[in-house]
Amino acid sequence: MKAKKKKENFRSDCPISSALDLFGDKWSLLVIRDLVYFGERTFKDFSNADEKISSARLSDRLCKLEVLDLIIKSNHPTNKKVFVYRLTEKGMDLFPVIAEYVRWSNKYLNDHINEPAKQFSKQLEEDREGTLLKFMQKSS
Amino acid sequence: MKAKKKKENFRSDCPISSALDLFGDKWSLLVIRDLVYFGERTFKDFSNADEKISSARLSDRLCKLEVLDLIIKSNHPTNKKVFVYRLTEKGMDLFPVIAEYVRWSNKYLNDHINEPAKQFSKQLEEDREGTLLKFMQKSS
DNA sequence: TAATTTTACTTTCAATTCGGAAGTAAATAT
DNA sequence: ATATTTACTTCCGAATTGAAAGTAAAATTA
Repeated sequence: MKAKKKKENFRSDCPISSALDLFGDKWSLLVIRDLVYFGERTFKDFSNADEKISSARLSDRLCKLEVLDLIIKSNHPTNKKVFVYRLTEKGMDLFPVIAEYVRWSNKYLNDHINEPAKQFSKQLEEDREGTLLKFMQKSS
Repeated sequence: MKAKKKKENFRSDCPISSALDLFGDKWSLLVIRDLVYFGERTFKDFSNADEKISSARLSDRLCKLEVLDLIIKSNHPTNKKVFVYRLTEKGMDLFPVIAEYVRWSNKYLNDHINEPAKQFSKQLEEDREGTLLKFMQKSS
């Protein structure tokens, strides 16, 4: 269930540290990533991602992100057991952050990252604004 | 001392998760932030930041970031006891990531963040490319 | 020059967080 | 009617963190 929102204790009034206080763990941005890419995901879909998050961890990340209003949880249209997660606008607005991680990794971890990511990074280099807009409109 | 670089075990070939594997903790980007802002910092300078990192944690973050070649450590010109940390180009290239965190927080945590950050965010909104360039050239 | 302070750490340890495995319960498929 | 799937929850040992205290060398002060 969606837990009560207990007050966040920010370390400072710095926007960077505050953002990290909210979703600066190793999993939150990967959930956002999947939702940017696929538009909607179920618990199982997230579980199947390459990074293999444990179900306990996925469960509490999804709760936190929902409490933060970065994602919303709704019922599956036909299957009552399944829930569908999507991005809110607030969550979608993290896409530029993600895009910059991609560019950095494309430059410095190039021989390690997958081909589609390289392609996406190339698009970003050629037309950052356009590429971002294209993705962000697709899901609104 | 600068530890041996033990092989990084990336969770996947995704550029986002890989970047998070390298510096996706709650402190690394704050060290980078201080260096973007001030150009150079000593151990004590970092310790004095608002977030109050413990010295044990600061010590191992600095080591990791140095091993990753995101920062370099050099002697203080006059004081043998003090070391000066600076960004490498690789580290400076994280500035766009940081800038996007600032924009996001300025939009969604506006009443919590400090005034200079708001000003910086405003500059970014008006001229992202120019603002980034101005900062990134300042320290090369 | 001797004593004090400063700086850059290291050490220790309790508390929090994490990963992995196993379990549960309801809904769906067979 | 039974088996399977899905979305979790529960446990627990291991890893990471934060806070406090300690250390050693260099610089400053008396």
